[in-house]
Amino acid sequence: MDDTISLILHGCKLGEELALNLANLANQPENLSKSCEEIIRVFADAKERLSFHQLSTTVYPHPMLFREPHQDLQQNIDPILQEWLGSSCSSAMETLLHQMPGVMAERSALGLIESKVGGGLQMGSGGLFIESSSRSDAQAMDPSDSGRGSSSSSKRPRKRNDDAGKRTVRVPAQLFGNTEIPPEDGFTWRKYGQKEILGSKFPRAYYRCTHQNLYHCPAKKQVQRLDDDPFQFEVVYRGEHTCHMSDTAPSFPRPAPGIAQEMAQAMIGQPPPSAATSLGRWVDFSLGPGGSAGSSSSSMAAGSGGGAAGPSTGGRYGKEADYPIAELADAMFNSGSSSTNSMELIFPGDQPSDKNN
DNA sequence: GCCATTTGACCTGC
DNA sequence: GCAGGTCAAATGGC
Repeated sequence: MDDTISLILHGCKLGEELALNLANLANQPENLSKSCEEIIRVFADAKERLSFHQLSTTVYPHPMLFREPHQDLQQNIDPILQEWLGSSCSSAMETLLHQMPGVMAERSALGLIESKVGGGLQMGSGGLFIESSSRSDAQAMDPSDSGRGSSSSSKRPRKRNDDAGKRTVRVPAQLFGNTEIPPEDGFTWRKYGQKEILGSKFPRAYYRCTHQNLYHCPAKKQVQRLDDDPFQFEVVYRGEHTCHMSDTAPSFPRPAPGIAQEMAQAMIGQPPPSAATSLGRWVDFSLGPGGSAGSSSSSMAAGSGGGAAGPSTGGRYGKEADYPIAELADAMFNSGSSSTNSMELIFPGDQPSDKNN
């Protein structure tokens, strides 16, 4: 189901792009037609899928719509997300929300699951899975838990096998294009390690918040591709971001702690608000699995930290605008522009003020 | 020069 | 002793 939502989001975004470039395309009926066809195709596909799954018990709203299982669905949308949704594809999403009466029942059930498993939230057939510990992440992720670098202590106060403060999110690979990159989650991460895990086909990548040093932000995450489903990533978040709380920290309003992880799933094929930088990848989806641009090995090697651990933030964190957006723009709009500035043409108002977030 | 990634080594918990 | 998590030097891109 999440794939379907991604499809719809994709369609919304395409529509938005089209709207923004309507003026440019006005005298390019051919490209205009192509854009329309693409949008139609995406929504038709989504509609087809919806009719297949329609309101069945396995239908779930996109995970980004979840916040707390016991709250009203719409209230679950983080204000920041709402704002973003409002600016990008809110109407479609709202429509979607209101057209999914099965959601609330499911959410109740999920709530039961959550309480049963101690804070975990499982989401059904879409393969989405969130579990969080009952303990606060801040507790679990003491900044001093950074090993060698921690002051004068020669011992690394590490905790093994400590699920407290740990949230596991299964993130399906994108439906389109490069399926090897997990979605962004609105934060910037710096890879600090990669490890082959016994019994796992794919290595696990370790990330920490880019602002860890500056703001002592304890947030970390691990990204690992699932053995049994290479098209899904398991992302383990530890620690809450504190960098956005600092006055001197990057000013872009971040998602509320915890919501980012859900955004990670939500952003499948969908650029986060801060991510003009991610748009390139998002657009890359539309190139199809065989798309040459940024697909598989090249983009992975370029950015993501190695193999399976393709970080949601991709390559140089916050610098991934190098994805072939320009090529796509050329293809779609025949704009002739090959610079990454074409992003501004497509999303003139969406450029984040602070891409370091 | 700065910052991110890579990767081997190191450290610690089990 | 092993496996997982982290460090930090080397390297590369911008």
